[in-house]
Amino acid sequence: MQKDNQNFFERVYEIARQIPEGRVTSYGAIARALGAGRSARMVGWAMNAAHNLEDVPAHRVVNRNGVLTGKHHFDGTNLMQQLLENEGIQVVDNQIVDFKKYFWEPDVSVQ
DNA sequence: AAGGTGACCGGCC
DNA sequence: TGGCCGGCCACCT
Repeated sequence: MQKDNQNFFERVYEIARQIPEGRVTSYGAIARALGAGRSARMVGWAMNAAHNLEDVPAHRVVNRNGVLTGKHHFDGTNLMQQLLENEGIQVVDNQIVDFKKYFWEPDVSVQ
């Protein structure tokens, strides 16, 4: 039995790694996949630690509005946008174009 | 040990 | 139409 707290981060990373290339998801979606539902904030916190890991594409995780809320946390100012554009996702004014089209829902069955 | 914070979300006024 | 508030739970000082 590992500690749940560490398991929580692990799960966030696990789902984040499951994000396909050229797709994006929201903190709330991940939170729901974890069963937390309204603890989307924790996902953000996990992402804060996740940004230190290369295995976790935090740049593919945005808020419900499809806005790059955490772009400021990246190494550069527009690094997050650059990464998304590199994936083929159009980003205008820190907002993803056709967000719902690129939106990818975490597969709860794959936990 | 306790308090404050936070890359959010949803509802309400 | 926009802004404000509460809720949620774990991490940090």
